[in-house]
Amino acid sequence: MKISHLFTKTTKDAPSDEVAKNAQLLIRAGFIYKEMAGVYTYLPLGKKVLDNIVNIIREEMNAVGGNEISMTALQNPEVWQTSGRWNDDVMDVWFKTQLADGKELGLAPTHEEPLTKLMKNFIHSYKDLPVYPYQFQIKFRNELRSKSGLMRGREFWMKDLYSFSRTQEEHDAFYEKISEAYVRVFDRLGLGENTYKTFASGGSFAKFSHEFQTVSSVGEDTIYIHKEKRIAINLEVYTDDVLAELGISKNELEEAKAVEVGNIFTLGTRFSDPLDLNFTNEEGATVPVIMGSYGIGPSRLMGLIAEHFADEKGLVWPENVAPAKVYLVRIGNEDAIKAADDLYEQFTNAGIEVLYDDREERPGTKFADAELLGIPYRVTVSDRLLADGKFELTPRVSGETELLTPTDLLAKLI
RNA sequence: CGGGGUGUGGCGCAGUUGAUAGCGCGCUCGGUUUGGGACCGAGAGGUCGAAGGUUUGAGCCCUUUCACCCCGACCA
Repeated sequence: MKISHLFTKTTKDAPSDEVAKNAQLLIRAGFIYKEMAGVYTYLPLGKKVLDNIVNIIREEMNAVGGNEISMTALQNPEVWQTSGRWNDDVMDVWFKTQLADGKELGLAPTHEEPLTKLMKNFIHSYKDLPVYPYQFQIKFRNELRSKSGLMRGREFWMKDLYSFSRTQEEHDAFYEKISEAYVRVFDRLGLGENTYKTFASGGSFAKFSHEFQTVSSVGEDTIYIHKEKRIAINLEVYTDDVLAELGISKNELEEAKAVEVGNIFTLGTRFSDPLDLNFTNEEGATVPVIMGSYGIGPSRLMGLIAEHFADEKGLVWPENVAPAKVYLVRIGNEDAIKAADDLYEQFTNAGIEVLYDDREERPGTKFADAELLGIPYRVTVSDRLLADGKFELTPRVSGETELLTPTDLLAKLI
């Protein structure tokens, strides 16, 4: 994309109504726009980052047999009343609204109920199982207090996958499989090092659920990390009994603040029982489907990545999620314009995403924007360099500039 | 929802004992610049969050209200 086609602009000043670093940087760099507290619009570059995160998750979900769908945000209360979760005392984050005739509707905070009901149309026999529908959806949660920019919004993107299995054994095997998929997701997002599979409270059908917690100073959760085993224990289940059960002693653990970036949860028959999602097994008996739910928050991840990978100059996107791989800075007139245009075309033809700064701005402005936007590689084309037949390559992470011939440059980036 | 704080051009801010608003960034025009957010000159842009009140007079005082931020409680 050419910067001249990009309608967003960068600013030097951070908005005064944001304190969270992720929100300040993302707004300054023009990735997001704040509509109201906890509600953000994704602008072109932000949309690109979000899509990149979503695509990584999508690939990994498909790899474990996921079927992508897209459910409705508007919810009929009936199915929620059946499960008991329409009641505000049970689920206190509902946004409720109504039809013109006064009938109540809800905006989905999660999708267990409607999906369970939907699956009744397709699950009848053991031959129909197991299945793993999932979606990327905006969830609505009426949080008492939204905070920390994209980290806790009232409207946020979520990947929610649900497993429908025949037996507990089948469920457990998938639970393990998707747990491994989550590890791959966080690795690919650049968060693997700092992300721990964490024991958390499990509800009525399992002793534990598991959260994926990324260590961060802005975290809201407290976890106890076992570095060698690459696991952690959430404060909420940090008891002597649990430690004994896991065979871990307190002195092996380190306390840390962390952000919950994903969770996996055994639901058992919590929803299949009340909603009558049953199937006929090989013996001809009617039995309830065993379910699980598996969430990842792409928008929260975007906020966390922005927060985590940043320096005094701005954002520093990992290559896999960056809105472009290369920020092409053009300095100079005819020769530079021609050379930069050519380079832009070569990158584009090779499938490399480039933000081409074709504006009539001074070099300092372009460099500052390249850094604020956090594009992994800056390539500079200038009259001065062209005289020597060289281009300049500056990785965002190191900031160290290297002079390369066109051939070497392309070989390095393509 | 409890506590604290903040609302003034698009953004960041100043505004004294009450006298009808100013600075920086950005924007427009002209000129000079051109490898680290340039400089000079000339401009445009504000019913001071909203409503009510006190006063000869309110950005400033009082009341109500809305929004936003932070801490806490609660939560992907």
